[in-house]
Amino acid sequence: MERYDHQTIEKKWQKLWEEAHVFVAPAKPQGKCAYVLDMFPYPSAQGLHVGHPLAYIATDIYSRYLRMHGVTVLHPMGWDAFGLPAENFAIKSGVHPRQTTLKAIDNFRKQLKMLGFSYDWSREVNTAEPSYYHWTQWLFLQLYAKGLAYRKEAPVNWCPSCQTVLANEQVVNGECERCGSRVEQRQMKQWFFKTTAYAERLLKELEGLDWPAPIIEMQRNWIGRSEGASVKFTLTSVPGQEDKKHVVEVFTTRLDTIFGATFLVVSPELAQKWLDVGWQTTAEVKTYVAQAVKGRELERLERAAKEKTGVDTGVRAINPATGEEIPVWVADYVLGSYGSGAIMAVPAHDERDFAFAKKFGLPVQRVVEPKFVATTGEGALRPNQDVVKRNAVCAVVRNPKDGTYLCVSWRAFHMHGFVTGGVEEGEDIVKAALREIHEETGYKNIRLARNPEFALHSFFYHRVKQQNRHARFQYLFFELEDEARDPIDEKEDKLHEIVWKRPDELKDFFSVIEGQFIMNFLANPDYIHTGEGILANSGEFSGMDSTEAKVAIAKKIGAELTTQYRLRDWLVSRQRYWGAPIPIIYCETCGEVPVPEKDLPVQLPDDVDFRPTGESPLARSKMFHNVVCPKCGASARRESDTMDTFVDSSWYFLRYCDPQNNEVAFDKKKVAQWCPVSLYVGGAEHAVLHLMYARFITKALQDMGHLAFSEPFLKLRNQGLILGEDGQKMSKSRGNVINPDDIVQEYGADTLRLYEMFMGPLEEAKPWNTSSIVGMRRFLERVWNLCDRWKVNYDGRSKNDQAFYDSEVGDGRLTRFFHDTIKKVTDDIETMRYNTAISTLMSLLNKIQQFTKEGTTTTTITKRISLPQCKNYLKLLYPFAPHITSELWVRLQFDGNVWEQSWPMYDKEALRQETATIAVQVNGKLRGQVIVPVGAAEAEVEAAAKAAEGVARHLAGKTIVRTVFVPGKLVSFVVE
RNA sequence: GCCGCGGUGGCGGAAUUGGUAUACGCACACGACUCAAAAUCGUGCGCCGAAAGGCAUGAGAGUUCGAGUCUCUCCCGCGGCACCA
Repeated sequence: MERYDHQTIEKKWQKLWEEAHVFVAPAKPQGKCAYVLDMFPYPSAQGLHVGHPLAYIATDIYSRYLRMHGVTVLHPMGWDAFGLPAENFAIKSGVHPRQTTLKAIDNFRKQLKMLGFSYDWSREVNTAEPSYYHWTQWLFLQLYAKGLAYRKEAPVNWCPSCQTVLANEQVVNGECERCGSRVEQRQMKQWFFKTTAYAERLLKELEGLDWPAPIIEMQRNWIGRSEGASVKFTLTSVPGQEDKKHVVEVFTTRLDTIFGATFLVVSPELAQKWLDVGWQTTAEVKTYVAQAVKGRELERLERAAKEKTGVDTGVRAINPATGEEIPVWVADYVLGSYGSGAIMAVPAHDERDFAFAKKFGLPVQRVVEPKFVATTGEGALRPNQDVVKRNAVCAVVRNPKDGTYLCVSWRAFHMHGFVTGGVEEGEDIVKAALREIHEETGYKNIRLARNPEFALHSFFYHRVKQQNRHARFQYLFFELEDEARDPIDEKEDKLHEIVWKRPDELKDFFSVIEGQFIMNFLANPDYIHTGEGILANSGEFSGMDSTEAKVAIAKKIGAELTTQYRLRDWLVSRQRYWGAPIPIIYCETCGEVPVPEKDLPVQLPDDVDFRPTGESPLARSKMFHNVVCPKCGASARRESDTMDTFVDSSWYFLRYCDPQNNEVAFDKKKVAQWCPVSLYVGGAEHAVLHLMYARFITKALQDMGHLAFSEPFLKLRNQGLILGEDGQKMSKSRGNVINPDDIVQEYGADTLRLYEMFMGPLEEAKPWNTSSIVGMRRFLERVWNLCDRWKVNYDGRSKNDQAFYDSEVGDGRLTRFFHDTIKKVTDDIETMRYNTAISTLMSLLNKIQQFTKEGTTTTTITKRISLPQCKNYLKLLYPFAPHITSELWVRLQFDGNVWEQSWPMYDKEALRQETATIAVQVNGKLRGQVIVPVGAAEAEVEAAAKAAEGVARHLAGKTIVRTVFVPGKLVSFVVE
């Protein structure tokens, strides 16, 4: 047989697969079906780099694997063809985006075909074709009819360089996701999709998905559900509005802190609304509001120092919990777009409010005391026992001479802390503290340094009193005046020891769970408790738990328990040319009129000057722009904006199920045959973009009766980035881009496929290393040569001998390795751990070569590897390297084609081993190994272990205290 | 700042449930073949040590007969969110 010529072989099989329609999914699939999908690419003019195919290889392996299990697989590919780069290129070069895009698609398609993917190319879609965007427009009309697409004036993100508005999801750190320009805020009338209507479902239905945890987390955060309460604050005397009664509504998640709400803050946006309806206020307020509303986004980003600004409006409000009058401020740290645009400020329990209060000298009222519950260790609360409540004091005594703190360490058990003691009802806590210090430590000359009027609650098991305690510790800070001490009572002395600790030693010293908290409190005089706890200074609610108090307070003051979401509606208008036109017509008399479905598609005109001016290029096409109203026939104008390209990609997976349908977007039955998608692989960058939009569209279509499911992608995996050889992200400007064409030319598609999968786990980022590729090529050549020798030897046998080898399982020692490999490769493909699947195949090949080397005569090769084993090896390798295995299959004159074979099964019996290697440890250190029969009794194994070389030496003269036996794994002796 | 993920030889990485750390591949060294080179095949390859043995999975502690794996603290890298009340 000649050498492995990848170029000829790969071309040959790719041609055959295409011409014989091997991977075309049937219109009416029978039996088990699967839909394996790649995120379709934007066909950029640069073509593919080696990072692109990573995900495609992964899905291709999976698709080919499934087909060998008799599963009918839909595995399509298409083009997300609308978008800015082509348009921007057009502006520079004058070449129409359609031309550039079609050229790029041809190049992409050629590159993908070169890698031997098993796509059903008959289902290829192109979102920029009228036959596709016809249905994108139909989708828009469906949403419009249900009130899920609407137009409103709102502050929007404007990219000055791309000359278009952007969705929230496309603004990254205040910059345009595409071009990196600083995004401006503008007031514009734009089209939105009502994603917020599905906020709850988008959140809840994440639960059933087999998706990467980080993506689920990102979607959760993006939706940003908060449970809280809506509270109305009545305003007293609003200048210019004296005759009316006004209220400010605020949203809070911490209604339990309302007794500490010492001021209100309204956002500049809300203040502007007040001004718009006639609020009279000072010039200072007006200036602040005007400035804040104007440059908002920009200014906020530049304020890295996080210096809070704001102005007192002079307006006062009534705190509905305390009945007290509190000031109303306007400040830009409050967002106009979240909740009601106003907040109640609780500086004692919110860091932002605290910073603001500190700067402007506003009062701070503490109303929640931290709560600590010991749940582990000896001090853990004993369940099913009564909890006894006590008031207590904690004395923090500092020696100013060396900065150390007075601590006590209990002798009987592990408890370390400051001096503490009980306080009787009505007793002076300072006196109580001094008494405790004197009793427990003998120090007598101590002075009170600070009373922070701070308390915390500790729930623990009191080991001396032997009861559950709920202690409310009030904290007092003392300083030692001198070191004079009285003798300590003998009884006390037996209980605990006195130690002085430096601040840096305290953290490790404290055994009580509030230790860390106390440290923070000591270190930072501005430390505030932002967590929940037990209420204080809150009237009838004092002593109540935060959770309980939220409900009780809401009831008392008539606040409504509500839920807020961070998610905003999806802004879909784009003032650009290269996208699907929005199918709406504006008529003087009829207003906003949807284009009738029969008039779809609204064709994108070709004769447009697409240079951006901030006005949509389509508005400059008179033919396009001037139309008649479909309702009344009067002259009207067409909406000149196009849709965000994410609208195109939000439903493309449905179109693949029925790509040529001219009557409807997709046939519901055909979609039901394949959807939802069984496996979806793509980049994590779409976490809150495409993946959120597609989920929203699917749910909306389901509610309209077009679909029978609500989640589009059941299983999602993200491929990691392939970095350049320098460990940096691959990019043209860095000059570290590797072109797959060169690799395929030199080493072949099969080698590239193997290498990309072998590099490491699919999801992880990993650097490219061209010099490592040769390892994959060598592997394939060894497979090639092995088959070559096998064929020569097999053919050299007599017919009789051949029959014998055909049925023979081969060398007994190899049998088990084959079955091990089948199991491992099968499991690894199922979990997409292709890197270890490949290394297992390599190991088996090493084993085969090792065994065939034992005998030098040519007969041994056929003797060692039987015909079924040889076939199985090719089948296992096929999904990874389809070309070479297809070629070898026919060269070895096996029946049919390798892809028509069923996946090998492993035999559980064959996996069973007769002997096991047992590791022997002495005091946790490996000292030897013994080989014993599988299932050997403990006594037998132990005896063998004791006698093992190296073990005996370590046991000599020692007593075995304990023996740990793990069947089939190890024996561990503990000596002395 | 908060949330998530990660840190293992010279390099990419493996270790499925707490049980023989470094599988597989690259690179490197030596050997065979060769006039020679390439290719191929073979051997070696964490560190210290002559060996016995000791030390090694970012650092430090803890739990355990036994920790890459579990717990805590800290350091570093990557990704996301960032005044969301």
